Parts: sequence; C-alpha cells; structure tokens
Amino acid sequence: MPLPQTEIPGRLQELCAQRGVRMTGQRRAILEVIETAKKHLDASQILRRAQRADPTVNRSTIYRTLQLLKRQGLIDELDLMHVNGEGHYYERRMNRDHIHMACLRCGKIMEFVSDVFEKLKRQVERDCTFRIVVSRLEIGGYCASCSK
Amino acid sequence: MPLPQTEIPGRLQELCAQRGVRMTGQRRAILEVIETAKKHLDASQILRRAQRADPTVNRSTIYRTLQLLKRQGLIDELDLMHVNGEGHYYERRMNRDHIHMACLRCGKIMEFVSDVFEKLKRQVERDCTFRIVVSRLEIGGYCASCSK
DNA sequence: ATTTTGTTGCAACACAGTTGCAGCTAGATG
DNA sequence: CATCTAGCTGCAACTGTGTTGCAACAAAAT
Repeated sequence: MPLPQTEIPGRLQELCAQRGVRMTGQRRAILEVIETAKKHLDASQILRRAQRADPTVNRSTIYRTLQLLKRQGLIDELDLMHVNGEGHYYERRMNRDHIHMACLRCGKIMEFVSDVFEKLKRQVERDCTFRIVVSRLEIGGYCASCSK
Repeated sequence: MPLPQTEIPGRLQELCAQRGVRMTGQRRAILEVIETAKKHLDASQILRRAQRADPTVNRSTIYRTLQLLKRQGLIDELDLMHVNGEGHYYERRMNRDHIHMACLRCGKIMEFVSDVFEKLKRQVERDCTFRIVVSRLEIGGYCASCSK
C-alpha cells in the first residue's frame, strides 16, 4: 500500500516567494504549522497551533491565508467524509495526488497512491475535454480491523 | 462521454418503505423534490421547493431527512468543489457511481461514468483491505469552452 | 380504538467562514 | 537608509449552515 512521499521543509515558503506572495510573520507561522503537521488539520486547529509561534495571529488571517494557498494550488481542501466533524481539513499538496479513505467506525484516515487514479484523470481530460486543476477522491467505509 | 442513467419515479419512496422508514407528508414532499431535480440542490433549495408542495415543512426536517437518506445510502452528498457556494449538494444515488467535474470559470457541473473508476475502487478494496461504503470523486478545472 | 414509537415545528443555539474598515508593515523605489 | 504604497492584519460584527431540546403530534402496530 504505497504512501505519498514527504516534502522538503521550508518548501512552502520558498514556493510563495517564487510566486511573489508577500511574506509576513503570521503567514510564516501558518505555513510552518501546515508543513510540519503529522495529521490533517482544520482551520481552528491551525489557528491554535499558529498562535503558539505568534499569539497575535487572528482567525480571519487563517481563513484568508488558507484561501490564498488554495488559489495558489499549494494546499488541498478535504472533507474526510466528515467522520471527525463538519468543516474542512487541509494538507500540503504533494507531487502525486492521493486518495483519502476514512473509516466510518473508528475514524482512521488512510492515504493511497495509485496509477489507476492517474490513468482515470488522464481519461477524464481526454474523453471530456476538461483541463484538471484540482481533484479530490474521498472514500468512506470500513478499515481492515473494523470490518471484522 | 457516458452519462449516468436516470431512475424510475417513486423509487425513492418505495425503497424507504422496504427499509421500514416511516412515511410522512413532509418526507414525501422532500423525496419528490430530490427525485425530480434536474440539477444538484442544496438544503435551502430543497426546503424552498418542498414548501411548494407542503408549506409547513420546516428547515430542521430538511436536515433531519437528508441525514436519514444519507445513512440509508439513498442519496449522496457533494461539495461540487464549492464553485457555487459553501454547503452541500445532494443527489439521488444511482446504480453506478459517477465523477463530478466543476468548471472553475463558468461553474458548470458535468458528470462522467467510467470503468476505470470502478477498477480503481476495486483496487482500493483489494490493496488496502478496505470495505467501501461511499465514494466521492470531484474534479475542479476548466471545461472545453472555458479552456479556449 | 388505543398505544407505542418515531416525527415535526419551533426557537434557540453552535460553529464555520466572511467582510468593512482603520491601522500597520513588507518590500519596492529612489 | 528613508520614504512610499500596495497589500496584509486584527477587530468586531455579521451571514449562513447545520444541530438540538422539547412539547405536540401522527404513523402504524396492536
């Protein structure tokens, strides 16, 4: 079961600089949180963590920055099938897209990289004449331990 | 570009009866709206339309009924990439899953049925030992006319 | 006809996400 | 290095989505 590769630290800031995105203390704190997160975080979790580095960071800045990063294609927005609450979760965009599986019983989130997924996207682009910018495949069901 | 097949009218009510779901006037109104919808509707649109058949239908009943239908696997919940607002959209679950494509420029929603998608789901079930209950593939990008 | 069980409207609530604005700051300019 | 300006920020107030406790009510089992 292939896992998505991890990324170089500081990369997100570097990519922002390349695109002429103005860098501020608050944004640095937010990028740091997103980059070092070991699980998917929602806006309020990102806020709490970013405030540890910079207590002045405000809730609206979180939302504005998340919008910016989404527009820049640097992060992806997820629902994770709402197994752990409404609202959205965010993650650093990786080199390769991956599928998210959410266990409806234990709430565990799993990730999966697949060539078939890449093939499917190419098929959509070809057969539907559609230029893909962002894609999101979420699956809800039961993980190995909860299926028993 | 294959399209998802349409369904028999009244089917939703029939399926509810089969599962022992109690039928009320309000639920009939809501099921009717979902079944005859020609585009994806959100909760407030479903409310407004259901109230045309039964003006007493309340907002909470909409949300409670949508939850019920979701739990029963009779409808699917979509984000449609939030191209037309936050919140969720709903549609009758079809025999075959389909992919949703949302144009980030004109907001058009397209649907696509693919064997490769079915293959991908089987691969996930096999390789990850995951029993799929619900899946949702949404793609954002540019449609043929907006790509030009 | 009666009883049971689940559904409903209502009003109040919780929470996610947005916005207008005045003040501030990154980084461009000379 | 001082100045300037576009763009960012905190704040507070707001919008909209979805939830909940409760008393009244209605479906369907008896």
